[in-house]
Amino acid sequence: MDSTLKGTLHRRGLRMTPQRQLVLDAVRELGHATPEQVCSRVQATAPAVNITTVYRTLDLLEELGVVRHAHLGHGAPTYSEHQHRHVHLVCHHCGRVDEAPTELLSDVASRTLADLGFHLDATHVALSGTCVDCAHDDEDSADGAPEQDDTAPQEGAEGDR
Amino acid sequence: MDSTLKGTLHRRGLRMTPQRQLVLDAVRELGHATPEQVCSRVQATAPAVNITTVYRTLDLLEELGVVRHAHLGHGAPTYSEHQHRHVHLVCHHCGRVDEAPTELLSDVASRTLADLGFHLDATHVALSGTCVDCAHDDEDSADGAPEQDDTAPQEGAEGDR
DNA sequence: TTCAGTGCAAAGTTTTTGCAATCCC
DNA sequence: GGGATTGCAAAAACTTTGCACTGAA
Repeated sequence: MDSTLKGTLHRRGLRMTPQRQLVLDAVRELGHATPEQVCSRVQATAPAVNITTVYRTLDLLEELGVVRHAHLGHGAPTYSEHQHRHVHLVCHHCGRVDEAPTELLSDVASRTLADLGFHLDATHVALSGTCVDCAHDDEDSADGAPEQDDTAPQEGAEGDR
Repeated sequence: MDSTLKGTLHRRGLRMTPQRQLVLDAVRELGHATPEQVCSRVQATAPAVNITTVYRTLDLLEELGVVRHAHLGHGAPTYSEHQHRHVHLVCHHCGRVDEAPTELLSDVASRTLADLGFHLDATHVALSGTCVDCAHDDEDSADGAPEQDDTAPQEGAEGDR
């Protein structure tokens, strides 16, 4: 069957527009991006496109199953192609997003299912932590942020908000 | 050393106030709650407390290492006691939050560290999926494809957005 | 031609900031 | 008493909604 965006839209009685194609292209190119990032990308080509349209189009594309969103680090959701399935690893120091195959969580998925009956969707939410570079920075230079006092030098701390 | 809130504050030259105690109590009682939920809980006892104060106090408590926040499902962060470490399993149908021991992810943590140098913080972000009850509901109401068909019909209730 | 789709402006939400009054130490 | 804290109001950031115009089919 027709798997183009146009085809998918027509099957539902919806219409193809340049804006929709641009939004989808932007999502594909960016990998995983917030609505605002998508908007910027789109506006690089078509400055007139409104952010409202981007929001509406992302919602629509998600409803169509063409894209999906995941909640990385802070509040802003990020959109990516639906087929582009992988586990997100977000560094909450620098915000960088690594990717890992979904198989990474298959054992965990089995366990949550067996133990709690919980069907894990590995791609929807990101795992959080510290990336290679930031871990190194911590070791090397004890630069400007010794903030973590005596309390409990746990991993998670700032990097957010 | 003094591990009371008052002690922790004084060690940093900060002051103890009833509001701060109330916010901390609320976080403890609620387990994991959004700033707004914390505020409601606090206002049940002290109606005059402003939400602004709740936000500021949560930030402060986090900086002190007393509480931490995690990003469950949608945008709103939820706060919990720092010691209260576990993996969150959020159902994106009903919004329910299950908990699992952090050991659940220890193998995964080893692998991300070995493969990518990524230090996983298991407690910061929730895993997303479908809880037992919602999975059952799906079966009952039939209509096939309980697993792979996360294509279009998801995000039912208040789980998202 | 028709009505889905868009842009613009205004309204919501949620969180942050400025400041004078308050109250902890 | 002095300065950290608070409450209130306004601002900022992020999304959604209403509506008249535009354009895809």
